[in-house]
Amino acid sequence: MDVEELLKKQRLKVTPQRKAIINVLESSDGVLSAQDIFTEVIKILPNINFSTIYRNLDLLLERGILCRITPESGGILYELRREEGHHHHVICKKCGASIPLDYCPMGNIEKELSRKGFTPTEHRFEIYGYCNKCSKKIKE
Amino acid sequence: MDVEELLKKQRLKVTPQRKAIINVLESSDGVLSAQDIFTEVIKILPNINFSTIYRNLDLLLERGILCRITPESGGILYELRREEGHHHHVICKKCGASIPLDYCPMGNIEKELSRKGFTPTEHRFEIYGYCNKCSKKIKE
DNA sequence: CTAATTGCAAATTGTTTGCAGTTTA
DNA sequence: TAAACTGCAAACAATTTGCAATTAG
Repeated sequence: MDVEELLKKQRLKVTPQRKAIINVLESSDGVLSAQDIFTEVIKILPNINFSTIYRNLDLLLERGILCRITPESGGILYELRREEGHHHHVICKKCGASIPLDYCPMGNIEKELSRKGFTPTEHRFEIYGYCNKCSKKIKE
Repeated sequence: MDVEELLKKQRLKVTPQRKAIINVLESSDGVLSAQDIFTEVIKILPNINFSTIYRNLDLLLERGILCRITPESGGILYELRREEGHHHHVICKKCGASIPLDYCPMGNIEKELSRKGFTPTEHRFEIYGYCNKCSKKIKE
């Protein structure tokens, strides 16, 4: 992916900080916390401040470049939004790997809801567990 | 519901603070934040401290008396667990009303996951939108 | 050049902890 | 009476803000 192009498309300035944040997210195949991102980015840009991380995460989220996961266990995780359009996530609890899922459960339930007078605007469906690699490790 | 009985069943001491917390959750038909709960409980017990709220929410959660929702928008919401067994939630973004849903999307996806070698342990499915009452108000 | 962006320091928010006194069973 | 529980004050972690200096376009 061309990070510079991605930013220019959104009319965001191409700063080293922004590039680093996106690069870190891109080179990870899963979800990362703000702290995880900071820990990685500071290796590239030793002067970066946490506030820059937060400000950019918010901005990139707004622009739809990232998506955000809030697991039941608490905390907030970020990942690069690789899939276009609507999708859900399967997330490994051990390594954080994130697998996109194109199946969406809403179709099955939408009619019943509207019959009850409920107007759905958003929904979430997330699956947590152990990925192929991590399942194997646990068994060993 | 008999709150005292509920607590005794869990071998928890019946304190006025605990009763108040559960009563507040019971009289609400939806999800509440820790702050919401505090605001209500302090009307009944003017000396209660936030730490008592948090400690009890954690405890009641552990015992399965409450359940917890972490919306995409952030924050943590609590509600009395009225339904037995596994279920999902439909939540009104305006009034916080929570409707239990017995439909579970996992059945449709489980096979595909195990074929990919992914071992699911938990999942979540939540729907947000506007309940019957609030949809009507918005249209008016 | 100028509007956007950053680093820094301080503030804020939400939650947790240690402890001594109180209450429940 | 012993263990569980509470209130208080202080600690803590995560996130946000104001501001002056810097930088990308």
